Amino acid sequence: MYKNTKVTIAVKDFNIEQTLECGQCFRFKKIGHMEYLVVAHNKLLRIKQMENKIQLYCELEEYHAVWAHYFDLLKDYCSIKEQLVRKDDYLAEAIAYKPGIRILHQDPWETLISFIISQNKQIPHIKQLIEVLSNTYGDLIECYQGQPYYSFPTPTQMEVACEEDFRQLKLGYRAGYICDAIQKVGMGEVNLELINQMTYEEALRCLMTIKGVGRKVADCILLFAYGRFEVFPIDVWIQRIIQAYYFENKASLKEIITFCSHYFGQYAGLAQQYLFYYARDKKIGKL
DNA sequence: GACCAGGGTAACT
DNA sequence: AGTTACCATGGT
Repeated sequence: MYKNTKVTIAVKDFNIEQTLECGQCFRFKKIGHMEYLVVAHNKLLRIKQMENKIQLYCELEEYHAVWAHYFDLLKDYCSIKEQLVRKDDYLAEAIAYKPGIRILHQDPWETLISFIISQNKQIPHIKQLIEVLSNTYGDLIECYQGQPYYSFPTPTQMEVACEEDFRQLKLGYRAGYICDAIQKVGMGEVNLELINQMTYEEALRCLMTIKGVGRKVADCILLFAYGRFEVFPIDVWIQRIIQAYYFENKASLKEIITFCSHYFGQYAGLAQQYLFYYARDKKIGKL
């Protein structure tokens, strides 16, 4: 029996569909028009949006303790967007296309494993693999309409598994990477609590000691879990759109990194999400 | 069947 | 220091 308590919150510059479907998170399920189930921070949330208000099926206390921060609803995105729109017409168009994106505050450990899994995979498949991983090693949170939902497993919960176990879940060569992450985080060799106090370069160096974590995955963790808005993850889509828009299709990855870190400024990460969503939907640069 | 997917690593020039 | 094959797996 799912809880009946409902909380209604007024929102602006927020769209639940755009925020969940823009590629930053994987544990959500569409159950209706502008209505979703979300699993995060060991909780299952049913959320529905009607224009400028959202309904959350939880206690008000839980909204303030978990979801307001998770959806980044305490921040003023209006003024941030105004600054970004002024950069150039491309960015302005991307923002106008999906103006309701917000950068989530996801759990660092879950984000680390999720983006290790994400490499060379499409989003539906990433979602499926994370689902199986959670169903196998996580805790049962609750059932919704007969369907069980599981929390994302902790390092301790995943420690019982060996590389072969992960391979059997179809994680392929990522199995070894996940084992290394469990080892390093479990042993405290990489302390995810301390990342917040580090400079960007320090955090990058620390995260990249884990096998299977390169620049792009580390950047995603810093942006999607730690809210580092200045970080600009560069994947194949962003690379294509930056090449097409700002370099006439001729620039090396290094040139692009240098350009982005200077050009987009303190809200680069949010700009990246607008551009990513736009490029992916419009298939910019795709053959 | 070839080719690609929100990449990273190791082994090459 | 900058490129390139290879990595498991599923989808088109």
